[in-house]
Amino acid sequence: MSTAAARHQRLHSELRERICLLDYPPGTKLSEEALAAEFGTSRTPLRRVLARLEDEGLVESRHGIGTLVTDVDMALMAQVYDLRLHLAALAGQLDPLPVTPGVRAEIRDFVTRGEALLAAPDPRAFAALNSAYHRFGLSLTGNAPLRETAARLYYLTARIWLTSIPRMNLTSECAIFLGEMRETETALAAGDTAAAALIRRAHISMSVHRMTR
Amino acid sequence: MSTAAARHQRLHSELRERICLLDYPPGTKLSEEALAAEFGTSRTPLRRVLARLEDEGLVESRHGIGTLVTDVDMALMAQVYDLRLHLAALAGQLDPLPVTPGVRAEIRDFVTRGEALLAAPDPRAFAALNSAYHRFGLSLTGNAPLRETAARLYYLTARIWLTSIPRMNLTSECAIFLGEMRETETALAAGDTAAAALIRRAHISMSVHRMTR
DNA sequence: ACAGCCACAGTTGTGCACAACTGTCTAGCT
DNA sequence: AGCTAGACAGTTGTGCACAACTGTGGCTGT
Repeated sequence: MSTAAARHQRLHSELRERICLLDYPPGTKLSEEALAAEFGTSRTPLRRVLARLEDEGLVESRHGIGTLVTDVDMALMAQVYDLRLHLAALAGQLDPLPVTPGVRAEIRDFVTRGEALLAAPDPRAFAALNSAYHRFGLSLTGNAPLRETAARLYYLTARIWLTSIPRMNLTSECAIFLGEMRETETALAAGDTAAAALIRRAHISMSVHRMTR
Repeated sequence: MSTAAARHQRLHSELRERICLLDYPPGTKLSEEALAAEFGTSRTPLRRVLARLEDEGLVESRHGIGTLVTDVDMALMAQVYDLRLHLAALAGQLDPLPVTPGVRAEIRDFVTRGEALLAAPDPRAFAALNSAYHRFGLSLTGNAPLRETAARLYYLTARIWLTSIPRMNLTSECAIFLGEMRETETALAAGDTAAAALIRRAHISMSVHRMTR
């Protein structure tokens, strides 16, 4: 049963990932016709996906020109980061979910994947793991609007890291990331989701500090 | 010069207002064809507006059924209010804008309109003034993502007050509202936007408390 | 040589016809 | 009478053709 809504979600996630992983760098012209052909539909359903991406600030459609991937406005992104910091901390205060054995298994798995990443550093793999880890952090709160809002803002800033990493030390970043996950594992082992959220907030803050230096 | 984007904004605002003022109560079936005829377009541009409203959680389109105004889920709304409380306080911390003479004139005007409302209490006029006052409160921060996020969440909960007012004391609510605006005027006269934001947060909290009693 | 204009290719936006889907009502059978 | 199947009206979803718009490149007149 492949409903229209399901396909919409699929295409939206796919295009969003391509944009955030810089498969479509800022300024790329997305052809409605080409994408429609690739996904085996007509322009109509695809246009709805692009409209949503435009509402989310990831693309911009101009009549007669094309649909362009937005460029990363650092002044705006600084504001988004400011907001994300507070939302990250809120994830531990608003409706914190109990730490189940399943959650503990998840964070253990993340630590394992982080160790693998540190053994073989790779920007794209880092970005992918970071994205998954972000979703995991959000899963610790039962507040649905907070989850959606934080996710929306995350995808706005997701591209910055990949553009900054050439000027940074990749191995060092992987080690720091692994350290954050280990700290979080400790916090969650004690059932302290609020502490886990504060760890996340601290690391987002420090990450911004390293990127903008 | 009436571009497509401008019309999209116009129709979006118009329909959102009709939903939030309960001109379209929850469960109302919005006919794409009828609305398209009313606004003098075809279904195509109108469908994009409805799609955006659906992404914002105000309507829900079902194939073969219709596009229905969502009902107000109190469990979800409680979560939205939790989040809104913190965002209201953040408006005074993140990029607080200087209190210009223009701002002082605005809040003075709001107090005047509040006095007029108290003299002739009316639910719809209250809701309209509250909406305008909410936008004013957001204008005190320079953080654009915070403004957009708070606005989005506001419109999600805007309908609750109108549905609760029959069980409340309208005149009392008007008096409390006027009191909040006067307090805010004092805070802004002192140039203290952070205090203004905290006043707003406190009143949102107390308002929720009165509604859910 | 240069400036201005026009035709054109390429893109998004719009309108319309039809497909897909859902709930209801009715006719017919048991 | 009750039940089932099928036609039907009404709605959203899709595909396609065309309108509207933009930038470019060449052509022409001076």
